[in-house]
Amino acid sequence: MNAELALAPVEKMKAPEQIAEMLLKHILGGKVSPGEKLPPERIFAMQLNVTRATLREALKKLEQLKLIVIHQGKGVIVEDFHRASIDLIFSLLVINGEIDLKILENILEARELFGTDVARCAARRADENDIEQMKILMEKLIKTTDSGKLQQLDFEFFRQLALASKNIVYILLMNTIKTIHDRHLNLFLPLSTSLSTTLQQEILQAVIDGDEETAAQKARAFLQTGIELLKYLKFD
Amino acid sequence: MNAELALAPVEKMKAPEQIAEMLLKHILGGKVSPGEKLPPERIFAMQLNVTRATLREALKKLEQLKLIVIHQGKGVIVEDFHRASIDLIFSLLVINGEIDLKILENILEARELFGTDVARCAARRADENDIEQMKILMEKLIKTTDSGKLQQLDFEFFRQLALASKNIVYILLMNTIKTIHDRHLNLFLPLSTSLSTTLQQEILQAVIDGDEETAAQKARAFLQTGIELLKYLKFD
DNA sequence: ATTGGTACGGTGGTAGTACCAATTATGGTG
DNA sequence: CACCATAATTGGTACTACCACCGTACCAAT
Repeated sequence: MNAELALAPVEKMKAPEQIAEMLLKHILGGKVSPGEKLPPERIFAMQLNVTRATLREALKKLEQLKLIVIHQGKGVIVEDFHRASIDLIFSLLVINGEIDLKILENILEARELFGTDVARCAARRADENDIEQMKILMEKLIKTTDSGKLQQLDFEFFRQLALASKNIVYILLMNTIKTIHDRHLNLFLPLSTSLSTTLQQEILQAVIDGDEETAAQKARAFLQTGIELLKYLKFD
Repeated sequence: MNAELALAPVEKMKAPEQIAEMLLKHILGGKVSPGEKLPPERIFAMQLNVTRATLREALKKLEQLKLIVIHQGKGVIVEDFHRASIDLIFSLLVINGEIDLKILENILEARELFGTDVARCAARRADENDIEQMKILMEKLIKTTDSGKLQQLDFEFFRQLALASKNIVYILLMNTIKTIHDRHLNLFLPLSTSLSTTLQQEILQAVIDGDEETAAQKARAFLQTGIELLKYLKFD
């Protein structure tokens, strides 16, 4: 019986995705400055050895990230990434396969702020169904030993917390954070494994009691352990 | 001398954009449920009377919003919008040209949380250049009387505050909030016009002094006025 | 000299068709 | 029934052609 090889998810990057990523690095690397224009689609497509349609799909992606603006008759103009969409954070976090610790620190700071208020709002607004769902997750959480699965459930718990907060902004932002976690599980694995579920249980209890401040405090405590972890990484 | 006609900026919606918007309403309206498949590209394109390439550009947009997933050989599957990107908030806020007050309330809640911490972090980390820029903006802010221009500057001030916070997540999230403001200036205009720049000045001073709590408090005070405004709207 | 029209070149926007590649469904074979 | 080869379905990409918009330069009228 082979141990399951945790191989690369093997998501073959389709052409538009590759192009988008390449362009992203190009722009974020400062090879082109805001205000400058990219080559005309026809020429650029030829250089990249793809069709215009393919190139355009890639450009559309960058356009939605607000990294470029495309104007008929004018061309493709590069924007300042400081004015881009929050979704750009994924690309900023990773440079040439390496995590940018400064960015990670920023993310964790924001996560702490959010997570804390999410818990507070959840304690304020959670209904029976929310609590029911969280209890179910807690059951599973306690019984689980597998590190990866545990982390997965752990996140689902916070996701349910966000749902209970009844604020769609928080819910959607939680997705962003989850995506970061999913892409860099390794960064957060040590955290999940080294912790018991005590804090989560306390959060849940606070939510049930409608005790906003306790919920917030416990959530902060949990989230701060991630920041502690970062400090260790810095000395590696 | 004619008064300047404030005509519509005349933004023509390109085909992919129209399609994306239409699909968005279709999905958010519950016409298709998560897990269901959209028609095959060829057929769908024919129905919409566009080329596959055009349709695909629209689909790519929804894919990046994480509203759908596209798999070769499988098809286009609709996802739960609760798992989508935060950028979906723009579409959620407006339903058939009408603002969803519940969503607006959510946004303002998140904005208050953020803005407060942004001010706090700015007070902690602002450098000479940040303060210099903010002072320049404040100069202009005081001298400006035009309502629209004032609102614009007002936002630039907060943008600079975000830059001073030195947290790229906050900076990018500020862009999201700014986009919301830009698209619905009317909602926030009454606010700008009815307020003096006193609070902003106090925020700036607190940042200069490095007084985190005062900065946070003043920022919260400013942002809460937006929430007050909302309450009035509800009774219209 | 100023204003407005016109033509041209560059560039994105869209259409049409054909073929490649991954997935799924089908149906035959043991 | 289980299994595997094959076909059908569906997205991925290529090539080509033409339309629409923008900017500029030049011309025409005032």
